[in-house]
Amino acid sequence: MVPPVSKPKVQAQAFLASLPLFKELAPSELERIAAGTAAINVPRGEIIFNRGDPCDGFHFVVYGQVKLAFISAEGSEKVVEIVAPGYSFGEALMFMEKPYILMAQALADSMLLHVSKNVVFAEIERDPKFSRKMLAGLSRRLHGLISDVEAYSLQSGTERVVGYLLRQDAHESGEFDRYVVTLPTSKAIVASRLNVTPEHFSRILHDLIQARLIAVEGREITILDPERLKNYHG
Amino acid sequence: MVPPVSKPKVQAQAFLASLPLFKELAPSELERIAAGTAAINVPRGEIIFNRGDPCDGFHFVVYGQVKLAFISAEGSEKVVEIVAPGYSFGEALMFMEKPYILMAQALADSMLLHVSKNVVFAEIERDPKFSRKMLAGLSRRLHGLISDVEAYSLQSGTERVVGYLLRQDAHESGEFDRYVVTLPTSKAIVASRLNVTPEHFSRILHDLIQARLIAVEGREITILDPERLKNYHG
DNA sequence: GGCGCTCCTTGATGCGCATCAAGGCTCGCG
DNA sequence: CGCGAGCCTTGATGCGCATCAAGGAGCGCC
Repeated sequence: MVPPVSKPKVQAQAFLASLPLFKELAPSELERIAAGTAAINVPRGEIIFNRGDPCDGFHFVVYGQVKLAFISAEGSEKVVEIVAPGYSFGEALMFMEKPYILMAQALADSMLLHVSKNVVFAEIERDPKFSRKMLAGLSRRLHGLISDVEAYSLQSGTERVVGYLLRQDAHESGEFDRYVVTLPTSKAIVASRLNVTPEHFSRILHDLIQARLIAVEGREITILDPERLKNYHG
Repeated sequence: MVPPVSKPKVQAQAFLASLPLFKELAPSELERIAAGTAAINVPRGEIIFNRGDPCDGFHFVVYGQVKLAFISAEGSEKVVEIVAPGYSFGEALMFMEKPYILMAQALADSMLLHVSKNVVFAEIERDPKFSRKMLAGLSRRLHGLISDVEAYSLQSGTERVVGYLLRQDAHESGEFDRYVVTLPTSKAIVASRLNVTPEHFSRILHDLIQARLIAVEGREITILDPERLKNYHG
């Protein structure tokens, strides 16, 4: 749970400087931030924190991949988010006096930066622009979560899968006419993220293939007919 | 959508001063905030904003009650939150350049305060403590939403209802031994908030009554056996 | 008082999706 | 090459919950 190692300070600082959140900071401030951050190397499968662990900062993914999930009383697990390089997680809890309610686990060998609470709070004290960015970040997160709630409560499994595919498609290439989506991780985990069982996910893809809307090859999904796909409802 | 009237400025300012968010502000600052806020009177049933409307501030409920919901393509509706007096809504969107994704509707004749974006941003510029409170507020919201996602994805309808009843119970009286919960609004709306149909909600309550765990009389629900209720799983 | 309104309940039916249980497929490793 | 471990698919079955369709039950209003 606590950083095992922290190697090249300089590299970390360079990475921080490249993040939208820390852009435009004076070198001296950046240095203070860097002083409060630690690089953490996490092997695939390792738990970064568990529900109930205390929180004293937030994490950035430099490379690798992290999943956020909660685990039910009966042991089943629900993936809330799959965090890609360049993204952060765990900010929200920093501002509350509460322990984590989710667990975070590395899906691949990863390098994270852990920025401690203190330096964040200090920076808020000092720079309103930084506050604005923090607020914008949390807002974005909130927005995404509301969309998830919407998707869970009034879309079918198929609609969620379709929505996900189209979203990924749009992100990957600024344009809408690149038709290959690569799943970020195993189908089972993507399925959980979309709140369906692996079995059901498999069947949904099967149906989409039958309908000649997509083609699947491993984690590569080719979208054959985006227009019809958008209007497909099962 | 835009405030019809704004009457007693003084009263509004007094109310603002009583809110955690604005507590500890200097009178001069409070005045600036007050200058950017408008009182809005909304009759029961009126829509405060719709999905797609632009957002230029956030709202406080002085008295009355507001529901936040989204509406599916087919017209069905899902209640995300029931906002009680003293609480606010719509902050998150202020910090993003996006229109509302939810609609807000008054469930009772209500009085709201609308605090405009500008004064909030100005205050962030000026007072880091204010930023901290804003951040804490958003974090709390985020936390709640994650709990909702958890409840939707790995609890049954019955478990959600039970959880809701126990939560209300705890809130209403600082202690755990006051056993009457009053639903804040109609059963149908509470049901939607809990992501079940009114019919299903009714049946769940019926079962809980059968099991001698609760008694229901209109919107008054008496919890007969909190301990057993907590461990009831359908 | 009776009429219509809103809100809630109850019953019958069926769909969406989970669950359980076997297989395939692929890839690494002895 | 063969064997096992992950990962994914496919099939059979059934449960949770929505949906559709009628009633009550309280309540204001003519």
